[in-house]
Amino acid sequence: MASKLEKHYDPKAIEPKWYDKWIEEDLFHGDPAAGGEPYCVVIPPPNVTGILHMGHALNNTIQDILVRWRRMQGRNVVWLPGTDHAGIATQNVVERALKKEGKTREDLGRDKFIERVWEWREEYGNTIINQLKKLGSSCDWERERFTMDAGLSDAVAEVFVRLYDKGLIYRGNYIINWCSRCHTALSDEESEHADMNGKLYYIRYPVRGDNKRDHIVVATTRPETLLGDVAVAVNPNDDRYEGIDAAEIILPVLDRPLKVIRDEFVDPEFGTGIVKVTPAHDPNDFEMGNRHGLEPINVMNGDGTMNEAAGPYEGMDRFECRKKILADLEKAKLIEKIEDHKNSVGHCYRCDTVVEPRLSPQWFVKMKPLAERAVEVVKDGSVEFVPARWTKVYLEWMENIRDWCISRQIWWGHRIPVFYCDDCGHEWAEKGAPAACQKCGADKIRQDEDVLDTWFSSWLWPFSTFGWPGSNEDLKCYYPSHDLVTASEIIFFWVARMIMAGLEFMDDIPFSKVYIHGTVRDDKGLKMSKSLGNSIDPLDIIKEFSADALRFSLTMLTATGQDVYISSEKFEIGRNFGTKLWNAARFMQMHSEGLDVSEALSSPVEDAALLCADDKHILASLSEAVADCEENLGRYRFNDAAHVLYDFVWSKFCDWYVEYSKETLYGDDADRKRQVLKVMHHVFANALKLLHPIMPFVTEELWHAMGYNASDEYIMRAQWPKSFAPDQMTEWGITPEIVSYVDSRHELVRTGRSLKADYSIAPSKKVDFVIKPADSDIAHLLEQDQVTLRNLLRAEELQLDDDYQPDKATPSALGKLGTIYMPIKGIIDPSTEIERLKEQQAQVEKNLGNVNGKLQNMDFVKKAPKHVVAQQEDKKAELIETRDKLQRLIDTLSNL
RNA sequence: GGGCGAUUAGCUCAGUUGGUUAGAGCGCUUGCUUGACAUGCAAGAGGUCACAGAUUCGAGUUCUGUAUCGCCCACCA
Repeated sequence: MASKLEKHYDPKAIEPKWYDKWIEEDLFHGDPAAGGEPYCVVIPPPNVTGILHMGHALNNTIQDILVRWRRMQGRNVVWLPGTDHAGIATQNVVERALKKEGKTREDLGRDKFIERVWEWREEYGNTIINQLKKLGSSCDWERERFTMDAGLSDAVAEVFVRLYDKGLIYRGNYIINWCSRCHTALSDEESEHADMNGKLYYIRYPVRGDNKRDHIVVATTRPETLLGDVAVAVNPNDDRYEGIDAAEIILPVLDRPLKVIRDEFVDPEFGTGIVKVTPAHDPNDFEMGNRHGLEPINVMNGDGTMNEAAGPYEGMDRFECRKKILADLEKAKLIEKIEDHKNSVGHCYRCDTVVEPRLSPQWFVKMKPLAERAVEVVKDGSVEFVPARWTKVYLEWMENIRDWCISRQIWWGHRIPVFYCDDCGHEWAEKGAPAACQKCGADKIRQDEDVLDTWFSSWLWPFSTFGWPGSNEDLKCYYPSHDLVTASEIIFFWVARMIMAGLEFMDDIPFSKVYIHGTVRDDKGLKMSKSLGNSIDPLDIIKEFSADALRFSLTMLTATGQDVYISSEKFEIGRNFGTKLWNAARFMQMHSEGLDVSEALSSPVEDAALLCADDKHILASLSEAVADCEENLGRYRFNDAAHVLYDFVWSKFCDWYVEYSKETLYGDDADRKRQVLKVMHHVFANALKLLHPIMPFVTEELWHAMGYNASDEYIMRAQWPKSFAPDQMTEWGITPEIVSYVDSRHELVRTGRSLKADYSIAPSKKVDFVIKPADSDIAHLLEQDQVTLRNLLRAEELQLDDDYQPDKATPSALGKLGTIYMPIKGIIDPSTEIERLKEQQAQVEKNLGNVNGKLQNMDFVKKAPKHVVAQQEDKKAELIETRDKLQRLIDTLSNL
């Protein structure tokens, strides 16, 4: 034994120790030169500003399970970690810090501000990385990347220039989503829609030159935008407004004349059938404006205040302006009515401010040409989503993809590599820092002020992190990667774009499988978030329980792709399981003095003749658990894998085999003792291996404490178990018959125990049992196992008797192996007993009725497979036997 | 408005290609200081598988519809 286990399992001491050791021994690092089939996972880079939440914990646990499993299978593994510079989020954090000093970023100026952000990153940027380490993530830290690294920035510029030169990046004046707090444009994906209880205001616009009406009514949810109205629109087929086309509409408050246009977009059914047209502040109106040659009027500043075009409202905040304008309209009696109105309003995904549609010059990527191949590779199965239902979501988005707004009016990020010559007006994209105009050679050039969307660097992650655009061994070996593990929220933001970028720049898919796991929610079903205050901090769980407990519980609770509901007591499953493992190990240590465990690792069998039925049974169970675990991992059914292992270790190994082993281990047959210990260690060592991907720390600790490190120094580099070969099983005499016999014997023991419990006899109280075997073969087997049975049943005497005649009040129960009797010699009151038996009998009668019904159904008998019919017949025979026995017992008792 | 998911024990959830008696954890009841473990052991109670139809010899599982809850997408002011 390597070291004696403490009675108390203390994960806090164990977990950091092994993590450091693994790092020290360089066990997480992958090297192309090492050979072997590559297996690569790239981490979804968390924001540098991030702190670990349950979503990360789940995401990284799953990745670590895959990665540790593949490593043990001998694959050449790299799990590439890193962080995202998170443009807006990080800039916000640093600006908030500045605010405390009473400064703004403008006070510092661009260069100084960026310097400050870098300083911030140096100081706090590693928080989440360190937290990932606490979780046990076996990332290849030597390859850690940051999306603003020199290398990645180079890749970003390279990609921009290539797309620009190809005509796939363009600049244009369009309506984009504008966050007036972050002061920047957002992509469509960054504007999160939320249903709001708003109002629909019906406003009267005076009409001149129309003898049919003196005003019209338009409906709007954003009255302040009327200041930017340039027209009103009516559906071409709406004849209610005949004669209006030539009329002059007067914009209230500003008294500006408005045109009347006819446009298909207008839905005559909605509101009054007349729409105000505000091209600078609404995407539909913008389109309509373009169709009808209307000049947009922008009435807002970037910070959400009204500009000089807003006339008397200049300088007001947009919401303040709304109030004021409503009051003014009210005064002028221009409000016809106000209705409650539900609509969905975009919010900034970083600060939750209401997004303002705004007309402004921005950079865009043409997505359609990129999307084509990305659709194909998913359709032809080269890239596969797990669960498959996400395929549809992906394709739906891809087939309706819109251009991507990539420019941001912030400072923290990759500056757009476009240059303008003030002399000749030339515009070009170029990597690096040119000193003069590419065309005319003048040195009066300037770079575009904007930076790129954060996701413009993320979409290159699977190859930029391996040194692209350069070519090297790493890139050759580890691209494409294999599994991408992420949440559904970023399929559009990230997954889809990575597929497009991979195909465009590497001419190959970035990964072959996309595993989409669920969202972590609290026990009320709300998404866990800091702002809601409902989050359970994974680090608190690690402190209270352990990282292993956290990982195991999360794995156990996460059915494929389903959302996970968490409350802190759920982590007790993992904690208790860890303790169970620990104590099983301690038990084995107590009995393994002087044993060479490394022998047990290579083979569980010393002498096949020494193997008893239970030894064979547990070996067969191990073999089955190995196969099941492997299959479930391969199908991304992590909860099933965890479940298989939990059941194997707890029920099969601890509850049955360890209990069974006591008769040998506390006995004095040295040969048997050695054999049983060999089986135990073999089974336990393999169970530890199977559990290692899920619970890396405690398995490594026990691996060493048990001395298994004599064969493989670290469990994390040990060879993944294989099921026993059929020949091997035959050689050891492990047959389906033996396995099923032991299963039935467990049933018999349970039955015997429940007899005791039924009569409120303490489990530890020794009573006599008599077993009447079903046939002579079974009698023979039971005879060999008499001692075992006596121990497991805690029986005083255990008699096997072919034609036992139960005395008056002997309770009995039927099992596959025969009938078990517990002579109780008058302890029981016959009348209560009769009543109980009659209830049982009624149940049996009912079941018998069901079975008979089935068997009398000729359709069933003819069409169902033979084995199914046979099962029903067996069942019937069994029931009849039970019924008769119950009757006999009742008769005996009645005769008392 | 479109799409997706969920509905199974008191609670939280599994349940694969239809096939013996629908499972687990927690909670509950009863009994246990049984020489690894009370973070434990043993035995138990508890289910009209949301509802209505259809297919089938047979449906928790397949199909259609309904209801409720949740999520995602969407430019009706």
